[in-house]
Amino acid sequence: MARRTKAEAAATREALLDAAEAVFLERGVARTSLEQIAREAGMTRGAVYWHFKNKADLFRAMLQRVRMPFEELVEEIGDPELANKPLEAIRQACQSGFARLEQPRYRRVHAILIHHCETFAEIDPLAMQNEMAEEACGALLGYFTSAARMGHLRPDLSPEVAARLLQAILGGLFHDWLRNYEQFSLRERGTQLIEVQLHLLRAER
Amino acid sequence: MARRTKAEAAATREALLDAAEAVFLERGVARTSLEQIAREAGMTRGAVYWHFKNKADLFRAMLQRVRMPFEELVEEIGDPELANKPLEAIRQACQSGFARLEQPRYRRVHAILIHHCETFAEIDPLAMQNEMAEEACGALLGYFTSAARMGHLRPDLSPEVAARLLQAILGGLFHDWLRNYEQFSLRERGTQLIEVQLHLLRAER
DNA sequence: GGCATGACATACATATATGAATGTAAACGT
DNA sequence: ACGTTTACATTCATATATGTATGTCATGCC
Repeated sequence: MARRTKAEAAATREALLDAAEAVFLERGVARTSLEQIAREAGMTRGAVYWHFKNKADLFRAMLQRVRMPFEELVEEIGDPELANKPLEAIRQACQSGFARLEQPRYRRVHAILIHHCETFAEIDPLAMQNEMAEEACGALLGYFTSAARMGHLRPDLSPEVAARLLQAILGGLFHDWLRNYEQFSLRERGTQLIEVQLHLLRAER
Repeated sequence: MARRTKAEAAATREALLDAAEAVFLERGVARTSLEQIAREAGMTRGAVYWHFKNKADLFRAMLQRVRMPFEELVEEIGDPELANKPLEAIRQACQSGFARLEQPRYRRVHAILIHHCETFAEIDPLAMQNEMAEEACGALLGYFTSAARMGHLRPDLSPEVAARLLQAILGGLFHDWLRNYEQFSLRERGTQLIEVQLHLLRAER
């Protein structure tokens, strides 16, 4: 049809990204054409190519709506007491992460990135997953190291092993939940598992 | 060229499956054409369509070379003493699993299934992953239940939570390792993590 | 109020994969 | 020894996605 106002154009851009999320999640990234995305949004491919350079560019824009660095989760809590309670900091950061991932947009995009997207164009989802894993493991290692210094960690455990264990648990839990999020509540099961594991890792006094 | 003997034909079939493994792993399933697979094996698409109905059929055949039911791992060990040492049974089963996954063929195919393959045709890798996860979790739950009955499990832990924790650890570890298997040895890190975790879960006496 | 530009829709040209059809020479049964 | 079938290679027809080029009309600015 005809030209839209600036606000309307921004809205169609968002609509295209919403549509991409929906179709990518349903059919996988590789099998969805830009036309399918456009039609889902009530547009044509012309709109897609106007707002985005190509599929990879659209994909990146979709990801950028849900950036979630791990440290940010802890800063968000902002409790100054947490500096000397590293295990509690971990617990609360995980809680925040669960809550955020349960928001539909975060859940959808992460499910796409992890389960519905192969490498294509210059997009490498495995490299992104590696980055996220490295970052998470590094942060956990930091907390467990100070926990060990403060004597909060079981003395027969190294911070490295504790961090790897917890990171593996988180990763496994995420993958399982993102595969079929209806089967259980991430917040409930995640909270339970993290609490138990932290209890097991804690020094008894 | 010309017709091959039965043995040669079987060999080309295997060569095609080998080629599929290599190219799928390198480029992802969606981006690889049957021609690329054929060329990698030194054949043409004619050979592929002779041995397999289509891409999905080829893919299934590739999977069938690495079937690995979880219970089988325990039976393979075949130690009758393990009936009354369920935690030890878990440990050894995990060990066997690690060793098997480190075989190149198992590693490649599982990496493809988990990280390099979206849903396509009638192939649903997520459903397969779900099956495997369910099976593993069920088996673990059985062992932990008998461990609890025998008093080998910490009394403040339910078998369900113990099983879920261990399954999450295994899942997270597999995903991490399959993403980049050069970075660490599955057998080494896996053995370490499982041993530590089982130690944490064990009842102290 | 005229005009350039923005925000798309439409049309086209190209590339690539698939599946089927056909060709072929050697192996195998008889 | 001969015809049939096997194990492919080659060719062709079709479908589908992509990127670009062009058309169109209203909006926003001067």
